[in-house]
Amino acid sequence: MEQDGPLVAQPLYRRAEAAMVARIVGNVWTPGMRLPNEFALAREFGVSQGTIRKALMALEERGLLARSPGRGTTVARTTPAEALFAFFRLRDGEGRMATPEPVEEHISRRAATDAERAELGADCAEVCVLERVRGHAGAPLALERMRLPAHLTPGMERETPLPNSLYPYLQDRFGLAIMRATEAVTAVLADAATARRLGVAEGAPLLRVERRAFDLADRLVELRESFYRTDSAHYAVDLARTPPGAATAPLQSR
Amino acid sequence: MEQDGPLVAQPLYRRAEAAMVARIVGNVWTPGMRLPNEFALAREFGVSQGTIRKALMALEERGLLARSPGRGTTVARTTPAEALFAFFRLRDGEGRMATPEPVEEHISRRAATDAERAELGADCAEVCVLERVRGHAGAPLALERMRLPAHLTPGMERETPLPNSLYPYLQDRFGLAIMRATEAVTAVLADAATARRLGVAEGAPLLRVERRAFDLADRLVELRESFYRTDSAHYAVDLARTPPGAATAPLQSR
DNA sequence: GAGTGGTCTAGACCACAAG
DNA sequence: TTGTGGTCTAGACCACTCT
Repeated sequence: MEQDGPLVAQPLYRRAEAAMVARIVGNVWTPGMRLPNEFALAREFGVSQGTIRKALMALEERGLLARSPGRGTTVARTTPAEALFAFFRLRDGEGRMATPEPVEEHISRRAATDAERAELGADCAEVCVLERVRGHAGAPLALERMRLPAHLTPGMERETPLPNSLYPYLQDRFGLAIMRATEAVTAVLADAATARRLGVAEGAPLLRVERRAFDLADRLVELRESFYRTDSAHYAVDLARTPPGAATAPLQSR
Repeated sequence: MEQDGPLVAQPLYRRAEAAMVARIVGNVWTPGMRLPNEFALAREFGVSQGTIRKALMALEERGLLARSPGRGTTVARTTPAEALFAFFRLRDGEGRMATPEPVEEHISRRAATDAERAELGADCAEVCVLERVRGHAGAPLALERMRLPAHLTPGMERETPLPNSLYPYLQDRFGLAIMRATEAVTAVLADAATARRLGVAEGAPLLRVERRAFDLADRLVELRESFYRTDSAHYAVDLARTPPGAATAPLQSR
C-alpha cells in the first residue's frame, strides 16, 4: 500500500532513465560531460538502442541532458542566462526581462528555527541567510531574503559578494542543481523598512513572492521571500491547458 | 528569409501533426470523437504506423488528443474542472484551489476601440464585455473584466447568467477552445469603486492581473483585467528549469 | 572520413477495454 | 474474442559536427 516504490514493474526506458538520473545526482556523470553513444549505453544497460533513445529524449525534455546531432549527448550545464530566464519572472512593458543588478548584499549564518527545520529537514541545524537588494535601470526593483540549509552550502557565508545569478553558483560550487520552484504571490503594502530600501513611499503597493525551490532529487533546498516593485515591471506568467494525465509533479511531492 | 512558412521540409511526423491539428481546428474532428486507429491513419497519410504514433503522442502531450489502451484515440474534451484548474491560479493557505462562486455579473456589447482592434484583429468591429465579481467562503475575492471579439461569440450578451467556468462554455457554445494564456501580475492600491465591490478599504493592496488568452490556432481571443484580494488566498505559480531548445511558444506568436 | 543523433520503417509481444 | 495503444527490438538512411 505504499506509494513510494513502484510496485508494478516500470518500463525498461523508465528504469534506464532513473538509472541515468542517479548517475547525474551522484556526480558520476558531471555537468558538461559527454556520454557514451546510444549503442554503448544500450549494451551497458542491456536494452536496445531504441529504448535507450527514449530514455535519453525524456531526460533531454526534463533539461538534464543536451543532445545534438554530430556532437553527441552531454550532461546539461546551466548557464547564468538560462537560469535567470527560468525562474526570474519580472518583465518590462515590452515583455523583455528586467535584468536585475545587485545593489547591496548581506549574508550570515545562524541556527535554524523549528519552522525552518520542519521545512528543510530535521538534519538542517543551521541556515545560511542571504539578503539582497537588486535594481534595474537605476532604480531599486526587488528585495530578496533567501534561506538555505547551511550543511549543503558550507563556507558560502564567507563568499560575498556572490554572483548575480545564484543558482548556477549553487550548482558549480556545491553541486546543488535547482530544477523547479513554487511561488506564492500576494499584494502587500510596503512597511517603513522595506519602503526605504526599495525607494518607495511607506504604504506603496508591492508584490510579495514566497518561493520554495527544489533540487534534482526534489529536496526543498531554498526558502525565499521577495518584495517586488511593479511600477515599471510586471510578474509574467505563461499558462497552458494541461493535458489531464500529463506529468504534473516531477517526482514525489515529499 | 521569412520566418512564417518553414522553408526546409518538415519531418513527416510534424506534417502529420499539423494536418491533424487542422482537422481539429476545422471541426472535421470534433471533441470527444474517436479517431481511426494508428494503422488506418498511417495508410491515410501515407506514412508508417510508427510515424503516425509519434505525431499522435505529440498531440496527446499538447492536450489535443486523449489516448488510452483498449479504448483508442479521441479528440480531447475540456471538462469544467480541468479548465478551471488550468488557468485559475488562486490557492488557499493549504494549496487548495480557492474555488470562486459568481456573485454578480454584467454583460454588454459595444464598438471596439482602436486599441482593442489592434490586439484582437482588424475584423473585430464590436466586443463583448463581461464584468464579474466572484467570491469564496462568503467574501468577495475577485473582480474580473473580460473583452471578447463579438463576431466570435454571437448572442453571448443575451445569455446571462453565464456558467461559472467560462472557457468550457466558449468551447461548447462557440467552438472557441482556449489553449494558452499569458498573465502580467502587478500590485496596486484599490480605488474607491473597486474597493466597494470587493469589500475592502480604499487603498488596500490588490493583485492586478492582465490576461491575454489564445485559442487552438493561437489567435488572441480574450483580453481580461482582474483584481484579486490576496488576504486569504495567493496566486500560485510553478516554475521549472526550461530546457534551452524546448518548445517555448506553442505555435507562432502572431 | 568517421561518428553522432534525427528520422523512418517494420514487426513482435503484452495488458487492457469493449463487445 | 477482438482490437487498441504501450512497449521493445532491429535496421536503414540522412544531415550534421568534428578532426
